[in-house]
Amino acid sequence: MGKVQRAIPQLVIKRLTRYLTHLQSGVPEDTDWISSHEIAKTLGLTSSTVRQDVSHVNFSGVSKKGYEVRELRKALEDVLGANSVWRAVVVGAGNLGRALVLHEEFARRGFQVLAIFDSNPRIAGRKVGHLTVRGMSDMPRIIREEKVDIGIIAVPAAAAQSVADQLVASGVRGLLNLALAHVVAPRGVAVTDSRIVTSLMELTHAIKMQSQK
Amino acid sequence: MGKVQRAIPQLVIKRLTRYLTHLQSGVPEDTDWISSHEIAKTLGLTSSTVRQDVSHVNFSGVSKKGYEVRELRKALEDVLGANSVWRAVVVGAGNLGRALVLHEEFARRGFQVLAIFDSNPRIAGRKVGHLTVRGMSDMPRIIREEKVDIGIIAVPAAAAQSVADQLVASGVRGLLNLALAHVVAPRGVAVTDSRIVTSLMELTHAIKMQSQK
DNA sequence: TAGATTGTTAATCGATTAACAATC
DNA sequence: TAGATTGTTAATCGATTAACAATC
Repeated sequence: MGKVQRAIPQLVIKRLTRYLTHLQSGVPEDTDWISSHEIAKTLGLTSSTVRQDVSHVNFSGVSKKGYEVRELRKALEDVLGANSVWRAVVVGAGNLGRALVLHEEFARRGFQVLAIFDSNPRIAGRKVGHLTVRGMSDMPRIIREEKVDIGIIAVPAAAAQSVADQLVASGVRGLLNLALAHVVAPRGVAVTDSRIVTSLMELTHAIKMQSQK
Repeated sequence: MGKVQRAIPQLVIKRLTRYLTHLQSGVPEDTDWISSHEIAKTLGLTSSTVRQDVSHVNFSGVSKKGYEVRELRKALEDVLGANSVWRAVVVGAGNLGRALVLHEEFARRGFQVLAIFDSNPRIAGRKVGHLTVRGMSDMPRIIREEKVDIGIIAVPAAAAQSVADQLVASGVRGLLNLALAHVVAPRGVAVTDSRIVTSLMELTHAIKMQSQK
């Protein structure tokens, strides 16, 4: 395991993920060096912001040359946990939940989906890819046995908190909440929200603004 | 259409969407009034922040009573465009794209998915719900004829910018980018990013932080 | 060496919080 | 009326940007 990290502001973390995906797939394979100015230009930031952000990472650039791409990528992967394999389960076998199980990008980025659960007994037993949908009562055992880190909540808003509580009680260390509801977890369990409908509402506001001009 | 809105900071917009979904499904049907303190408590904010945020909206509360739930909800729906119907298409008929077409939450929130496109000719022609996957060459005509507002990008990172360009050229007013790539659009076209893998990386960083203690 | 780029300090800008007068 | 809550101003806090010495 790497050295102890200081707390990094959430806004910086969000940008670091962008730097990482840019280095992973946005620059030519044979690019050895990249400057803060180049990163800033492509991502629409200032070079100052990029340098400040990178200073949070256990990594140093080189005067006159910039950052070594491979090294910066490794340092970012380390900070973000992108070089580890993470063990996840999905709760909710609706269209979204099933898509996540089948999503190739997850496996490619080190997120293994080990099980999918649904409270509806008529859905339990169905196949999703190579997984079989399990009932909720199997959750505590499977999470324990499979040493699951992350619970992904893909259920209707009304059920989200109850599912979160069950996941936490079963021992997950983090929750990804895709439901349109605020979810609370005890200290020690991280929660991140990710909701496509919310993003769409941000977008429609922006569209309304544009068309006023 | 409502009156002209001042620009509202992006962070405020994000919280306004949370207030709205809370009012829509997080409070009992028969709740008539709600205070800034109550909203703040459930969403983990300060009441000051809530009042500041609400002041951006064309709406006033009442001393001693708080905000009238129905009225505040209407005002928020107006600002966020959640009371209009938005016409969208999905590009990319992989697992994620197909799930979005089938996702009930979209229709319920006023987002109509009118078509789905894929560049792979072996996929074009397949059925996804009641839609048939179209080839990319049909896109300009369909977007024009169907008066599509929003293009949803659900393709691999390498194709994202090219898809964005085609959507913009066809006349959409906003892009929701689900691809792991930075996408640029001309002024006048709004872009919002929403990436589950990015959220997962934020989460894994948080988990790593927690376990250091 | 000269020029370019980092890392960091200080300045600016914006967002959040505290405080309180206005008000029903 | 008394008490509670808004709306708003001012203070604080944090994030971004500018500037520049250090450096290879």
